[in-house]
Amino acid sequence: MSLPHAILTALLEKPSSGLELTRRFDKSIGYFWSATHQQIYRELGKLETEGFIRTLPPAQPARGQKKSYEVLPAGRAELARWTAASQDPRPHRDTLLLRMRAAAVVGTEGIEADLRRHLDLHRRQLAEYEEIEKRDFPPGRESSQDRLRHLVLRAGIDLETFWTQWLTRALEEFAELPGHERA
Amino acid sequence: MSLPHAILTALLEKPSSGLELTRRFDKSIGYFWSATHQQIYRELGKLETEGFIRTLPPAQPARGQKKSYEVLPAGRAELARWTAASQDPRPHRDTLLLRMRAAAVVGTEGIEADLRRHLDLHRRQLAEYEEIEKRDFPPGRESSQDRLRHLVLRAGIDLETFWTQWLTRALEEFAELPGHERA
DNA sequence: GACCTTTGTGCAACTAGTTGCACAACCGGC
DNA sequence: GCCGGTTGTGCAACTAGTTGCACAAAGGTC
Repeated sequence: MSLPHAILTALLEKPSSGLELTRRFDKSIGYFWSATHQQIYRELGKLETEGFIRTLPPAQPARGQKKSYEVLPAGRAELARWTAASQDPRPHRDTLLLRMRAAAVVGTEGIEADLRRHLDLHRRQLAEYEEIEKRDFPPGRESSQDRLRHLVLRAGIDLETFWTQWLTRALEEFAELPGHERA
Repeated sequence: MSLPHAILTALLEKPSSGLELTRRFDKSIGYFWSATHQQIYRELGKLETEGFIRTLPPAQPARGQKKSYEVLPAGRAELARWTAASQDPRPHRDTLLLRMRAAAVVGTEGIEADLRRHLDLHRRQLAEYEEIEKRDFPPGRESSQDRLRHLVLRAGIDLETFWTQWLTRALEEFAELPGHERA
């Protein structure tokens, strides 16, 4: 139940059309809450009928025409309510850890290459985050908003750091496993 | 598409009934792939008709009667295939980070208490993992299976460590925010 | 032996997320 | 002046996961 709130947040940061939102979900917000454009359009429709957002230019043209949305007071109130409400952490699901556990039973044959690939992906993501940090959060004088957003980015950086370290360690362990042949 | 494989792994480690599986999912495997008993029963049914598992005692009694399953060769082969197959990391979704981002826009009112609660939950989980580590993986001579399983547990420990550190830091930042009143 | 709790299995309905596709408008080239 | 790519919106069908409930059997208890 978080996609509508992710959209409200994005729209409060800047009113946008469906496609612009999609692009922004591919970047910043999507780093911890991804969504496809189909999901976004569907949700925009719901949010509009619920009275949380409205189209920006009063004219509402036909299909294929750009349509920008802005958040209404009711939408902001709903987002504030949701943000403050207590929520239990949702269980994490991680396929790679599951495969690792399965590999302990059926053998590590073939998984190593994918571990390397993941390591590479996480390294890239980490580099991207660090680039954003350098660009958007230079040291010194940050506003309250910036501090909070920086905090969120730090979470991303630390998580990617964790994964690169863990994968590196896993590959080292593999090298020491009996029956290990490839370099 | 990972629940059936999680179940196959668990059954290979030890043949079990639906309820036993549910309990084990509340512990070890469920730490990175949770499932309710309803999901598990449904999936057991599918796995059986697909010929990947079978009931242990040839007698298959009625509803309310315990039914244990074991993995058939075809099931083991399927698990090995899945484990070795390359998979893209699925996008992570994290509500707390999303709320943090929303808080940057609509204000931090109310979120702090929940941050403390999450910190407490993650500390407990971390303690539990460390307990398991001490009990199940004493230093020195580990088999290949143990090494892999230990690696997975380490991931859990490191992730919980990350969260406790990040939440601690977040709460510190909150204390420095202008307009912050409560202790 | 009627009642209650625990253990165990399971269906049905719903919600969230994914995949595949369709289609309209605009913009450039040739 | 039509043809192909890009931008933009959207529906439909499917898959995965959650929630709520039902029901059978076994064991204790008074």
